[in-house]
Amino acid sequence: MKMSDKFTSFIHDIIDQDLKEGINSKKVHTRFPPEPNGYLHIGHAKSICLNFGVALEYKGFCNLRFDDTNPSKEDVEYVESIQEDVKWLGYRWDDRMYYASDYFDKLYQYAVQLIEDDKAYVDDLSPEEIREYRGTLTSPGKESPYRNRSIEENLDLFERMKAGEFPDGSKVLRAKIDMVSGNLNMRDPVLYRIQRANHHRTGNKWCIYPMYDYAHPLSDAIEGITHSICTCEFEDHRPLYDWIIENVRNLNSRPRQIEFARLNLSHTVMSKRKLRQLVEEGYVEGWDDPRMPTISGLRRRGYTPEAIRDFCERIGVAKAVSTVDIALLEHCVRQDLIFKAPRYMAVLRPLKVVIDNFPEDQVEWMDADNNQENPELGTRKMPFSRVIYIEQDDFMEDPPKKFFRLAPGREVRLKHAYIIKCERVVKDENTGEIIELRCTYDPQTRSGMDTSGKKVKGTLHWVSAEQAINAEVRLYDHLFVKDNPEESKDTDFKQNVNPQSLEILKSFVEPAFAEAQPGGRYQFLRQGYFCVDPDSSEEQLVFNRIVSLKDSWAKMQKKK
RNA sequence: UGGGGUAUAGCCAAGCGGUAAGGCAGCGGUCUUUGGAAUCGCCAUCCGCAGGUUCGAAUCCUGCUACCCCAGCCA
Repeated sequence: MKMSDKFTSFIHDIIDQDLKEGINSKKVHTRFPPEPNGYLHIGHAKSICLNFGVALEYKGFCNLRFDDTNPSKEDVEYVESIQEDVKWLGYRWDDRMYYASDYFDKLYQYAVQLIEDDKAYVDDLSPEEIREYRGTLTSPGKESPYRNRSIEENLDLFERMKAGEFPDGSKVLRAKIDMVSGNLNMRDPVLYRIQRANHHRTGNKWCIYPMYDYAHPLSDAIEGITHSICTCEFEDHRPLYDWIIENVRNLNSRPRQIEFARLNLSHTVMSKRKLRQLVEEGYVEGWDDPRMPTISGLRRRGYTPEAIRDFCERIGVAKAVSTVDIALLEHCVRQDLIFKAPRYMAVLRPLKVVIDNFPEDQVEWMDADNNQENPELGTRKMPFSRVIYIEQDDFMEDPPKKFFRLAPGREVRLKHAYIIKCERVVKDENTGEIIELRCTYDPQTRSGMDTSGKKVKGTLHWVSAEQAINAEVRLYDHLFVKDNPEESKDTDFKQNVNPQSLEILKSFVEPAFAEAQPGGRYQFLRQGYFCVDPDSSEEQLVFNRIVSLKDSWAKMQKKK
C-alpha cells in the first residue's frame, strides 16, 4: 500500500454501500467490545484500530463496551487495564463507555417479550441432555420435551428463575428456532442461564445472566451501533444475531455484523490461554513482560502507539487466515523512532581502550548531535579521555577481509571524536584473554575538523571510562524460536520457547543518560532502540532493547 | 450424510471483464564520520487445480482440491 493511499478494505466497501443506500440514517457507529477477563494483546489492537479507525474516517463514533455477561470470569482489574491500553493506543470514547450489564433490565424485558411471542421457552433439560438433544455436526437435533410449554407457564418459570427459586444449572431460557438447522447456533440456543455469582458491577442483583449471542446484538441495537465488527469465528453466529434483532420488538436500529480475520503474528502466540500459561508457568515474568505480545508488554518494551497503529494499518483487513511476520512490527517501530529518538552512546559489552598519547588527566568535551537527521533534537557534550570503552565486537585480533572495525595496526574513527589506531593488544598472561587495547589518536582528526584526507573504513561508538554510567541492559529477542510455535497439533508450543529471549548485560552508557527517565526511548548508536524500564532506580538505570538496528555485518556472518 | 468461510510472491495485501498495486522480508548498486538511515534497481508471463463463456478472465459459469471455524448453561 502506498503510504499516500487511503486505507481501505472490504469493510469500507460494505459501509460505503450502506451509506449509499441510506441505511441507519447514513451514520457510522462502531464499538470495541472486550470481555473484561484478561489483558489486551496486539490482536485486540487490530480490532481497536479498525473499530475506532473506521469511526474516525467516517466521522462517526466508536463506543467502548465491556461485554460482561459472565461474572464468573470477569473482574474490575481487567476493565481498568483495558481502558488504560485503549487510551494509550490513542483512542477516545469520550462519554461512551458502556457495559452489557447496563442493559440487564432491558434485556430481561426483551426476553419476556420473546416468551410472549412464543419465541422463547424455559427448558428443564440438564446441560448433558441439552448437548445430546442438540445432535451433532452431521446429524439433526431433536426438540426438548419442554419446548411446547404454554406461554403463561414460561412467563411464570422465567420470572421465578430471576427470583432465584431454582438452583444453578437447573433451567435455561432458550430461543425457539430450529432443532434441525445445519447451523448448530440455530438449534434453540440458550439465551439465559442461572448462575449465582457476584458480578463486578451488579453484585448479587441477578442470578440469571444473558448469553453473548443474546446480549450482544441487543447491546448493539440499544447503543445504535450500525456496524458490529467481529472476528470470523462468529460468522456462523450471524444468523442468530439477525434473528434476535428481527424478533425482538421495537428496536430502533439495525446493526449489521461484519467479520474479519483475527491477527496471528509469527514467533509468538496470541491466545489468552497460552499467554496465561507463559505467565503462570514462569516462562515470562508477567503480563507486561517486554517479550509478551500484550499491549502492556509492548508498551513496557518501548513500542510506541504510533508504531502499533501504523502496523495495524499496514497489515490490512481481510478474511483469510494469515500470520503476519513480526519483522513488519519491528520495521514499524524503527520507522517511528528514527527521527524521534536521541542517538546516544552505550557500550554493551565493554572492552577497555587506553589512548597512550592522550594526556593523563585531560577531559575533552566533544560536540555531538543528538540525531544526525533531526537537528531539532539538539546537541550535547560527550567527554573524551585517555581511557575509554569500545564494544568487544568492534575489535578482532585476526580479522577476516570484510571486517571494517578495529584490529592490530588498524585505524577507525570514534564517532564524534578522533581517529585512533590500535598499537598493541594486552592479554591476561594465564588465560590469554584480551584485557585491553593500547591505542594512539591523531589530534588532527577531531570530528568536524578537516581530517587531512584521512579515510577510515569504520566508525565506532564508545564511552569515556571515567564519566561512564553503569546500566543494566536487557536484550530481548523473539519469545519463540519457531515462526509458528504451534507447528502441528501434537507439538507443545512451550517446547519452542526461545531460551535466549532475554540476555542481561552490565554495560556502560554515556553521562548524557543521567537525565533519562523511565519510558524514555533512545537509539544506542549502531545498536538499536532502547527504552528506560520502570525497574530503573537512583543507583541503576535499566534499559530494554525495543528492537535492534538492521545489521548487515551480522547478516553476512550469519550466512557463512 | 451437516453448516459457514477462505485460497493472488517467502509473509501480509490491492484487484470488482481490458491484460498482476503497495508494504515487509530477500538480493544487488550508490552514498555514508552509525556496516544505521537515505537512495536506485531486481524479485508472480501469472492469480489453489481442471474445464467452459468471451475479441479478452485473477475477476463470470461449472466441477474439483486444500485449509480454517462450529456440537459451552464461554466470549
